[in-house]
Amino acid sequence: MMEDDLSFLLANLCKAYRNQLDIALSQHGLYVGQEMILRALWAEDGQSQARLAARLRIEPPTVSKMVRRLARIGLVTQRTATGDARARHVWLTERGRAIRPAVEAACQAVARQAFAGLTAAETAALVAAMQRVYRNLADQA
Amino acid sequence: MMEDDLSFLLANLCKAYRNQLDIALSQHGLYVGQEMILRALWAEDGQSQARLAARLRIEPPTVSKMVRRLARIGLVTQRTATGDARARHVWLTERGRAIRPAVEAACQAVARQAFAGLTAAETAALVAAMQRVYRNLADQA
DNA sequence: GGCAAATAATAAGCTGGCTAAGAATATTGT
DNA sequence: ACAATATTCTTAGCCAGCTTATTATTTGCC
Repeated sequence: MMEDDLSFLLANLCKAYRNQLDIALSQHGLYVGQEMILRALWAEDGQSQARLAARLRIEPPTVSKMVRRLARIGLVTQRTATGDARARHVWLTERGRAIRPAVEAACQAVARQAFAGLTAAETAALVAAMQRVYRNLADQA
Repeated sequence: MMEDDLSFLLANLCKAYRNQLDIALSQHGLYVGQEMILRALWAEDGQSQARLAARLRIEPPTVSKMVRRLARIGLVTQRTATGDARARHVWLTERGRAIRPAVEAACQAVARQAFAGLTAAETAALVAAMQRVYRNLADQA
């Protein structure tokens, strides 16, 4: 039951975080989750979808859908790159690059709001504990 | 960027937790999330959907869908209760009650796995930090 | 060379979650 | 008593995310 409290807390915390991020991103026409694709491309433009999926730890079909939507709103384009005719690499458009500062600011604002008031020691302990819990779960799978 | 690491960690941790829970629950024919409805009903059978939504902190249309699916697989039934003809209260079926020990065991197994190896002090600190972060986000909204 | 096996992306269809809009019913105010 | 408002639920349609199955292409092996 102690652990159940933690589970409930984790779920609610995650949802609250997503909600706040969703609100912040919606002002730039994005849904929560899409910023991850953009951030990956800002770090390295022209990645294949398989590479994006691996980086973001989501499945290829999910990337496929998200990229299509980002392409529809004009933030990325898909081009089949040199060499492999199967792979459709994803490239930022001018607008996709231009939106970067606003989106990064929005993400940072939510992060700052979330972790406000924690001391350096508390933050370090939180990171350590979360990494431990993550490994407990991920190592199994 | 320190905060961004935390954000990424939080998202991945939450996803890992959901995945493990999903695997555990699928062996009983459930999807992750549905166990929350059942647990609420095990604690208090016959709640209205509005009440369930408030308790679980999800929106009424989400409850509506989930209850319909749980009804389809024969774990709950809906009846319009006394007094208010709008409200359709949700009741566990015999099977909905019978599945309880197995589902609770599955939830606890994931929780134990997740939080294994944390000392009491670490767990307490984790709870405190997560509650703080949750309030930082929820108070805003 | 040619054929089988691996890989890249997509399609179909499911879930939880959301918002907006609608249909019933209750409640409240006058 | 009746009109206006509020509440409860459902429907429609969107998103992220998933699995399974297809289609193209590439690679690897004989």
